[in-house]
Amino acid sequence: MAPTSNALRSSRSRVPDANAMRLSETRRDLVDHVFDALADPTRRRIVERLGRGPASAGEIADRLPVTRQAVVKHLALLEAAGLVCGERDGRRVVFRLTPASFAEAAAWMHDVGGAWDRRLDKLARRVTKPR
Amino acid sequence: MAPTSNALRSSRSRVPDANAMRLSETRRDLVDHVFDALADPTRRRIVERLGRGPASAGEIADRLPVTRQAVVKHLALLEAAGLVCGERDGRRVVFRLTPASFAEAAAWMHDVGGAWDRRLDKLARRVTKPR
DNA sequence: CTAGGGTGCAACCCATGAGTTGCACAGGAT
DNA sequence: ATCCTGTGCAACTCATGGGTTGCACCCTAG
Repeated sequence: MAPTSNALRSSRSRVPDANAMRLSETRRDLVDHVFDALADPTRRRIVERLGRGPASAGEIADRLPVTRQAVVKHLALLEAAGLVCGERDGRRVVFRLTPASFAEAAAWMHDVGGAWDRRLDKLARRVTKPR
Repeated sequence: MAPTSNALRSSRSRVPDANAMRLSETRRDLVDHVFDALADPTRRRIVERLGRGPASAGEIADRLPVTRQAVVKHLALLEAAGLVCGERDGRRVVFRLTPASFAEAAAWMHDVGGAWDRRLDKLARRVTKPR
């Protein structure tokens, strides 16, 4: 992952836009985890599969062009991101979605899009006036 | 990739859950592009920055721990994904957000989460009332 | 005109992580 | 007891892409 230095916070005072973006550091980290988890196409396939109901790693792998081991690793990553959770049932481990983290990521996109929306008219004015 | 059983597609049999997920292939591709674009932390920082107002690649790079070239490449990718668009203004190129694609990605998450939500209902019922 | 900030392009480096194979272990079926 | 299915762990390969440097090209300012 990227350390992604948070030096941009140091850009001083009175940025009124900062209020529009209520992205705390912890929340950014959370969202980062979710997007890292959702970055991989295979993981999104897995999430879609789990969206249709719980399943084991083996079952998921059967419908995907990857081995079970790959699915296991993906599931571990998704679980670490809080997107899924696994539960042991006899000799099987059944995974299901945990949509709380989805909400966070969706909120992030909503925030960004929302900020864009609100500022659009103001910006249009400011852009046409070259400082 | 692995040759691991693409063949079980042929053993298809009325998966009723498929109706619950109305993800067309084209839409999946669109969402894939968006998530690929949003997968990188630096690109998310860029998007956040652009959410606070238009900026050039150089301006963005000034606030980020990467070179302008890196930002340029990220912007090209973001533009290809339909998340931002650049407009030439004299010798500058100003980029701004294009939140339409955000909506698609947000909808994807909502769908997955929603499907989970609906399924939970049925499952709870099914579990408590075993036929 | 020249000077210089801003941008575009190309080649290159390298760390990350997706995927694999192989084997060992657990636990239900017979 | 034995089998066999499903799972867990480890070492390994390899392509992708994030980031860099260097230089050429605009376009505005002076």
